Amino acid sequence: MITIKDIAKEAHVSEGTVDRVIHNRGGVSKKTAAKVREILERHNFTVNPVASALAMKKKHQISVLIPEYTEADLFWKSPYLGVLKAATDVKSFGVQVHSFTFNQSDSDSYVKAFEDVLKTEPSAVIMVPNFSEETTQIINQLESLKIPYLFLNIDINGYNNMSYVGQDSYTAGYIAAKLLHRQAQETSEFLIIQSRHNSIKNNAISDRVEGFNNYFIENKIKVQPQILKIDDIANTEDSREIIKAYLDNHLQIKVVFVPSSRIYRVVNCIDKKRLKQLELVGFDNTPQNTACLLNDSVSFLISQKPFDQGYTAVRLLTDYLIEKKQPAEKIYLPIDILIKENVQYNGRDEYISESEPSAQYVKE
Amino acid sequence: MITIKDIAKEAHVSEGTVDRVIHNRGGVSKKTAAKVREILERHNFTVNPVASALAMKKKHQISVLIPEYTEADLFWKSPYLGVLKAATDVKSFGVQVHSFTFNQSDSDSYVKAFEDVLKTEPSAVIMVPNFSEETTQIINQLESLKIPYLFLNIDINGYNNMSYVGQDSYTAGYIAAKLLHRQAQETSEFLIIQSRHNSIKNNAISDRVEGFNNYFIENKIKVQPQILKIDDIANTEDSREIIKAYLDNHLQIKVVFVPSSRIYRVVNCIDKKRLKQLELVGFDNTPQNTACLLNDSVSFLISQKPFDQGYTAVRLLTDYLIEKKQPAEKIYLPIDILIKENVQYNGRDEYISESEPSAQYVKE
DNA sequence: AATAGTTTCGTGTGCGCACACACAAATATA
DNA sequence: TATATTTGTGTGTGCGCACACGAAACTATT
Repeated sequence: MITIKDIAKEAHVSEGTVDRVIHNRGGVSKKTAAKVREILERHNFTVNPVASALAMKKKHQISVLIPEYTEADLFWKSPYLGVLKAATDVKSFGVQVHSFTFNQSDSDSYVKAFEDVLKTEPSAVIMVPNFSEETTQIINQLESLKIPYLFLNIDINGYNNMSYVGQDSYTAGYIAAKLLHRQAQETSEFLIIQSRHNSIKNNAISDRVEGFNNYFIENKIKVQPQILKIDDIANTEDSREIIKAYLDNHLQIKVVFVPSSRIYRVVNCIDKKRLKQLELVGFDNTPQNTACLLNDSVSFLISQKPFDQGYTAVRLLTDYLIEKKQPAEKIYLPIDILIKENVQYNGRDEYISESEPSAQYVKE
Repeated sequence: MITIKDIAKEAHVSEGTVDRVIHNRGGVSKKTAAKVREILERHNFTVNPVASALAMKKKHQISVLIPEYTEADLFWKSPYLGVLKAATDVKSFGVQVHSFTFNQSDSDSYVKAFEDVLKTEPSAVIMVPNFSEETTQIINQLESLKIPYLFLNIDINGYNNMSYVGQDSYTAGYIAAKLLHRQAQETSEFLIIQSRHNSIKNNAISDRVEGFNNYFIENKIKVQPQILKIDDIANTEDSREIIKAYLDNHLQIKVVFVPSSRIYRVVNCIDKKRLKQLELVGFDNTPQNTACLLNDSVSFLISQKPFDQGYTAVRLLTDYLIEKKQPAEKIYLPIDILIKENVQYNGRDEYISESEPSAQYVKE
């Protein structure tokens, strides 16, 4: 392994000079800089990140702005755990990670959490954008402070975010349609159940629905999916009534698509008897949703690898901060198709306890 | 971040003593050892792997024994690239990785490659077991030299391998059956096409077939999959004849399962016209197989994440060598269900050029 | 009690790099 | 020409740890 010392010797300069060239610190004459650069390139030199991390005086700070999770909606726990795991992995590289959470139905908490983010004086920020107006404000601040920022899970356009880490939601919805269509009878009708609960415009969900609908259009299939919007899916009694009434009036509906992570709530609203005659597809392997797969009430789940999203985002920014590696503009994680049989091998890492985030992929 | 120096200060001993306790180097009185250990545990101390790697005098050597790949059978390129990627990632931790390949139909090359492995004086070995007799010999040598070894991709029993990294092949086959059955007509018959080409007993393939068959038995489905064994699937003309004859004689066969990565060869042996009436499922997203997905000749591929297998194995052993982390006995990677629409997001990292193994998950 | 042998422990050095500081050379200013 | 100012370059220190060396403290032997 070639070191700075080796380069210095070959160029007949001191290690300090080589260091200046490598980091463009300036104060080196053009002639010697060129000479050193030539030797660096010829040997394909890269700094030893281990030694670099150890010697680095200035510690880096990555701050994360992410929705909070609750027992009823565990989805956001996964990205959080991914961030946490990455944080322990990069700690010894001199990178600190701090997370701040907000309530997705309270824009004030969003702004407040962001203020806390700023207090950490971050070198870079990972954020899940919510509330368009507030987001614009937040990003204006980040840009004037020249803090690079990365969007996680939700992709929005018109900003100079350094990258996006998440899923191609359109294709995910398209795949859901394909899986359902292939299993359905000729005469089946399709229903999309959407929750109006969180009034925030969520691009991911609308993109999924668009992909879902476009599957039938593109493939010239004479199916017109119907949409049932429910105000508060968390209210089981009301929702049960609404869904029952709808299904009673549309007996040809054999297929239900829930473009959010709340499919377990929909399942809770449908009689067991009727469930057996339906094919359901939803998103995300939260514990509740996974349970629905295992008891055969849901046919497929599409996972967006939320744990990996958090993990990848932190690692990406770390590489950027330490090695100046520019990440790709869009980083689309795999679209996982989960069924009863393979769910156990997927995301074993996602819902482990926070105290031992290292035990992944392990089968008991 | 707490350091050895901090511990030493608190225990009123020198850093050297703490170091001895941490690494069980001996030469510490029971009393002081206990005192230091108590403080270590109370602070939940772990060595800084970065500093540790930098200071480590003795470099570790991981050697890999893996089948070679050819243009016609690119499968083994993926684990190789995974190993390669991991190698660059762990290089600065003082871990060297060397790969040695062998021809899967030539047991001599297996033994010879292993001799080369031994010459590197490895601290640990990753191997894909082949040829039962020779494997026993090899493992005897490893055990007498007390070199820990890990099985990759192919799981065999009766050895003291430190771990297995790969897929649950039985379940993978079971899933293949389920996917096919759900799409098939009531009257369809199922055909398994197996290649006898490589005469070596491959547990993975027989496990897949077992899982495939058991799906129908467990679920009491009156389907008896038929098996067609082909001597040399690489011989397209002969195979074409054989398959055509078989399908002509069994017109109810609508579903074909190929429990290996050679499904593209089977596709090449079937008329386009007939292909449209068949549902095919195979394994592994090699470029040729992926092409079959994209042109609709294959419905599903099941991926065993070969790149990740190689990568994971190296990282696992690195953690063991550096931090003494004992890996789990079996590490089952996810069983990926791939279709035309999601294959592009899967394993983008697998078939990239060897020169830039860092560009993963990237969408152009 | 003196010596040799053994156990227990502290000190020093270097891994490869980042960065502060000192100092020399080149140039500008008086 | 002498002095101030600006480049350009070398040296030294420490990040946290692994490990060699040697010095105490202690035990065994005569």
